[in-house]
Formats: sequence, structure tokens, C-alpha cells
Amino acid sequence: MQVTTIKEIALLSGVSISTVSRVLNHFPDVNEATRKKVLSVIDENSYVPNANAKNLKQLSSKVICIVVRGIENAFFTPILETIQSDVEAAGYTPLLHHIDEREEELAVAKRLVVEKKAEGIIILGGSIEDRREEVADIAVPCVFVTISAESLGLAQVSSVFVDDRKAASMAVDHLLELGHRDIAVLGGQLGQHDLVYHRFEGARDSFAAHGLTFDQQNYLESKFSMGSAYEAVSVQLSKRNRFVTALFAMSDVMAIGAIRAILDFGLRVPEDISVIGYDGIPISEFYNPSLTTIHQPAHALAHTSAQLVLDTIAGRQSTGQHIVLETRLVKGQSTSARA
Amino acid sequence: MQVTTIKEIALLSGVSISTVSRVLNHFPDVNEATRKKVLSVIDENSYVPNANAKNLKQLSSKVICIVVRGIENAFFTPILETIQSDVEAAGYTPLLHHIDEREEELAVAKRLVVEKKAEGIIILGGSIEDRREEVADIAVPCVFVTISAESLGLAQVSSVFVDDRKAASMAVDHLLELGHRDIAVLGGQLGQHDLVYHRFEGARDSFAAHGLTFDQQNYLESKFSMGSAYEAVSVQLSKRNRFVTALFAMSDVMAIGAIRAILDFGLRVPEDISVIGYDGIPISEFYNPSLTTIHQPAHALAHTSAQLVLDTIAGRQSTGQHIVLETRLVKGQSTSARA
DNA sequence: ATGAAAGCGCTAACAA
DNA sequence: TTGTTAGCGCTTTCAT
Repeated sequence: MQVTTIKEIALLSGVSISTVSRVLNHFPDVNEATRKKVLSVIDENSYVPNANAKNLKQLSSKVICIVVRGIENAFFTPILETIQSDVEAAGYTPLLHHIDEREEELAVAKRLVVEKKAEGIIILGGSIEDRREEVADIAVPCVFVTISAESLGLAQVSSVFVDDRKAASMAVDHLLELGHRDIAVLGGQLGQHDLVYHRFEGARDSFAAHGLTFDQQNYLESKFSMGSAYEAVSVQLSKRNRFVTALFAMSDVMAIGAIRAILDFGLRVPEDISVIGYDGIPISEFYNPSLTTIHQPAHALAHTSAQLVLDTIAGRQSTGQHIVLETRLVKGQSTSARA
Repeated sequence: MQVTTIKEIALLSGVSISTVSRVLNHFPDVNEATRKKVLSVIDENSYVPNANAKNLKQLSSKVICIVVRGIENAFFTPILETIQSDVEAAGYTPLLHHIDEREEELAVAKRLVVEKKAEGIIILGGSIEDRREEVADIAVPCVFVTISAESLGLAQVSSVFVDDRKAASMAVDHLLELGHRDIAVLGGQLGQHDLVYHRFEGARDSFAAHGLTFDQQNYLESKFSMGSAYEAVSVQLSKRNRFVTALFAMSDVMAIGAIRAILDFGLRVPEDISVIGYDGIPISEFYNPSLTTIHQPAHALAHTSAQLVLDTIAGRQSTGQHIVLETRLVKGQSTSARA
């Protein structure tokens, strides 16, 4: 027979359900013999408490939820691991929740607060444009990672991010300083997400700062995947041949798709076309050629965001903090001076 | 004020809680006007039902849980997406649950069945050695993906996998047929997981079939990550120089780490050392050189496993099925005949 | 140190 | 079509 409830354990142990509950929750005021007995019954029947009932009744739970948009974002993976271990080190239980593109991260966050009695929320890959109400609805400290939530002006809400615009301009600066003038920008659909817009603006800033203008027809639109980037670049190559001498991709994943397309077209990287990426994910070092890329400080993003929720929960800070972290250009083998 | 319970919605709508529950669960027998009224109150207060209470009470839930070990296994990502959409297409709700290395996938699965009232379970990346009891404890249809559960002989349990031993031998066959004799095998810790053992045995089979013996000192141990593989190969290169002309890596991720190490040592791939990988993850096509690899049929693994749980739940099959899927050698640019 | 009892928010009979 | 009511399995006072 399957033993599924605390009541059955109580019966089998010859104690009341409250005593079983005390054992389960490591209360100190339980007779050692009783505890042993109960634990053995629990073990023999491989009983597992029902978290629904537990959460339903419980008021607080030492849980911090991490809500992530998109399962296959390679840039998030190391961040998640670091956040999880930081949260654990602080005595909280991290609860990782992946949501797919269609789901609403803010609604999910709100639900988790109610259901899991989460005391804090960390959101990766969300957006907050015109959603002040929904964010305000989240009743616990909340940190947005990779986007700024400063404009919301909410005391419970913090954010950690990089200056995407500046970073993108740094990338294009690098190409311009290597002597390139015909430069393509490979990015997402403009207007789809703030991030794309910021990086695009950054690229234009760089051109402007050099007294140049970005030629809009050199903007290649693609999804944030290798296959899509490959496609976008291949199309241009076969249509316009060697149309640029350098390319700035808004993610390393896109950069890799682009490079493969260039190589398959019979050109060399960086000799014929230089490529610079964005993110600094692990593969960027291992790719061949290794990627020149804008490195986002994944660990710092993770540590800082964990610290922010923890501090806000503990009341060590009373108002939302919005922290800008620095990016850094990592020079790989995928860029070189114009031939 | 935050409205958090069905009771408050009932009050505000001027109906009973059962009516609200009916609206929430899309019951047909609700007056259209009443439904509208309730929905508007729900919306105005952005009320979200508490899933704890719901699951606690509910007997069945049309949920299928997918338990995955390891957050960063690139091979699993596409499988997960396919399983999720297949499950949805069948009218079930997929519930993805990532667990970390320390957690016990079988205990988690059992818990999910109780808590979420899951009607089926799909497990990726688990192991079942000597754990018949625990598996038998899972009260609903269960499918293991990438490992065989045939030996358990449980009617509720199915599995879908490839013949790792045969596939590994196929990989080494390829290298031997290209004329290579000094071949390294880069894999995980032997004895750590069945999978490592099977692939190792497969490599030895191939040597034996060619009248040769594998030299144990050519087995390089590493974790399943690029960095670790890089390290392992670098050490051997600096110690024994060009010690082999070919290398079989037990995963594409390892193959990439190995290639980078070889390139950084000043050698060429495949001219100096050929490398063959395993898995056939997306990056294998995009890497430079593109990887020769043993392609595991990710989509077929996904479709088949989804079908198996669904069929078992529906009673369309009464006994566990154990299905072996075929791998295929994909020739990339990372292998060539011995110089 | 232990037990009894009152709910947590919801669903699912059963009535009306 | 709607309301009333009895729990789901657990935690948490309050007694003892």
C-alpha cells in the first residue's frame, strides 16, 4: 500500500499528526525516541509530504523564485547557477521556473508569490514597458536582471543590467577603429524588444561619433538563433556578394551562425569579413575562430541580483536599487584590420 | 487591496464560490450574464487562483511532468521542446521540472505525481541501476528517455533510447576505416554512469572487430563540458605531444573542447588529428570545422516518448515498451584519412 | 512533550 | 443554473 498522508504516518507511529508534523519540520521539542520512531515509519513507507497542503497553510517559506524566459538562452545558464547557489548560501531555497515565450512573466511571478509564498522574485529576460501596474502587483521584493526597472520608481523593485547602448557602440567602435567602413549589423526585429533597440542605437551612435551614417540596408534581421542568423547572412551574401567587410552580431549565437554562413560562402573570417559578437558566452572562447565579443559580466549580474533581493527582504535597503554593470571587449580571432 | 481568494471574488460578484469555481474551470452550465460578471470582477482585481488549493483537492489534472537532470545539457533542449508540444497537442499540460545533480529524479517524480496529480512522467537523464523499488513506487505511466528500463520489467514503465555501445563502435569504426590506429577516447569517469561505460565498451568492440586492442592510456577522462575536455586534451598534448592521430569524444561539447585544445597547441583538425563527436547537437553543424558526429535522433526520441506516455495513460498499451532508435553517422569536416 | 481542532483556498458531490 | 457543504493534507494555535 502507498502511504501518502501524514495521518497514516501518525497512525502507524502511534502518535498524533501534530507530532509527525513537528518531526517533519525539525522542531526541537520532540522526544528523541518519538522522533526516531516517526522517522523510521516515514522512511519505511517512503512517505513524501504534500507540498500543496504545506504551502496552502504555511505563511512564509524561505523561498526565492527565479523566473526565466526562454529555455535555451545560453547566456542565462551560468547566471542561473550562480544565483541559485548564492540564494542557497543565504539560507533560502531557490525555485527555478522556466516559462515559454507565450507566458506572461509578471503574472507567473505574482502567482508564485501567492502559491509558493515566495519572499522574493528574480526575473530574467522579461520586459516591463507600460506594465507598472503589473509589477507593482508583485507583493514581494523583485529584481529584474538584464533590464532596467528604474523608470518604474517602485521601492520594492531593483534591477541589474548593462548599458546595452554603450556596449553596442563599443563593439562598432572596435570595427571602425580597425578601419572598417562597410559594416553590417545583425540583430533582432527592431521594436520587438528594448534590448534590440538599445543595441541598434548604440551602433548608430558609434557611426555618428565617427562622422559616419549607418546604411539601413546593412541591418540584417534575424532571430536569436544560429540557424536564423545563418539564413539572414547567406541571403545577403548571395544577393550582394561581399557586401561588407565587418559585421556586428547582437549575440554570440548569431555571430556563430553568421561566421558559418561566411565560411560556407567561401570567404574567410576575419580576413574577408570581421565578426564581433555580444554576450561572452562560454562557446565564444571555444569557437574557431574564437570570438571577439562584448562580454557581459554574468557572474556579477548574478551575485548582484541575488544580493539585492536578499538585502531587500532583510530590510537592509529600503528603496529599489538600479545598478549598471560594465561590459568589456574581449578580443578573439574573429576580427582584424581591414585588408 | 489585493484580492487573493475565490471567496472574495464571489462576494464582489454577488454569487457563490461554486459559481466562481465553475467559471474558472470553464464549466458549461453557467449563465452567460453571470459568467461575464464574474470574469470582469476577476479581471479587475487581477485575481489568480491558488494552485495549491486546486491541486490539493483535485483528483486528476491532465498534467504530464517532464523531469530533467542537468540544466545545461544542450542535447536535451530540442527534445524538451518537442515533447512539450506533443503533450500539448494531445490535450495535456506539460510541466517541465529541472533538477540539479544532487537531487533524486525518482523521488522528485513520485512527489510530482502526488502533488500535481500528474498522470504521466517523462524522465530525461536519470539512471535506474538497482532502483527497481523506487521506480515501481511511481504510480503512473513513466517513460525514461536515453536509457533502457527494460531490465526492470515493469508494466507501467517504458523507455526510448539508442544503442550507445553500437553507436560508439560506429564512431571508432569510422576512424579506423580512415586508417587511424592511434586513437584517443575522451569520455566521462568510467563507472560514473552506464552511458560512459556503454560508449567505452563500444569503442573497444570496434578495436576488437579490427583485430586491435585499445591502449588504456589513450582514455582521457573529463567532465561533459568544453572547459574540462580542453583541459584533459591539453595536458596530454603537452605531455605526449602529438600522441594520437584521431580522437573520439563522447559528446559534441567535449569534441569542441578537444578541438580548441588541439588548435591552440598549434595542430590542425583534421589534418593532424581527426575528431569525432557524439550527439549531433545544433552547434555541431555550425562549428568550424563542422563536426563529424554520431547523430542521435532527438526528434524521434521526443515524439516516441511522448507517444508512449500518452498511449499508456489512454490504456492503448498494457505493457511497457522499450524502443531502440537508430543513430546515424554525420560526416563533417573534423575527420579525414590518416595523413 | 504531545494532542485536539481550526482552518489555508479550492473542488466536487449533493441539494435546491 | 446556482448554492451549501464536506473535505483535500498540512501547519499552527491552544490545551493538556
